[in-house]
Amino acid sequence: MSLDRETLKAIWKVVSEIPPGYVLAYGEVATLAGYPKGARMVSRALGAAPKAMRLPWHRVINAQGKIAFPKDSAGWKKQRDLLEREGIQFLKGRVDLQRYGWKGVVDQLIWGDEMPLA
DNA sequence: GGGCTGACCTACT
DNA sequence: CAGTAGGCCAGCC
Repeated sequence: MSLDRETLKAIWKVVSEIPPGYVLAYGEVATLAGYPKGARMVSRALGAAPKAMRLPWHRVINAQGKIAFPKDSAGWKKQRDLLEREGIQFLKGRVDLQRYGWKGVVDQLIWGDEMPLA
């Protein structure tokens, strides 16, 4: 499989569907786009996204709830700023996926558990 | 083709 | 919770 136009489109679509204030892990984006093992392709797809489409790339983080960039890089600070601007709080340098994870929210809605978010 | 790299992930120590 | 190891897959020598 390669990053052809269709693949990129599928990944970009998933990312663009993430509502403000929520995040999704690379692996989950890959799965929803139809590539369960394609987590690494997602990172490439994000980097290949045209700046003009204003893709919410900052809502994509790794499965550990952490930003994928080195914490001392410019990209790291920028992503964190964008996320906090949407109301996402960082605890110990990490995002609480149970609370801000988009898929997690869907699951909670389905299973109807006690969910902390409004 | 062969080998290395990476905005990754899971499992184990 | 931090580090390590193995697995994955596409891109670039």
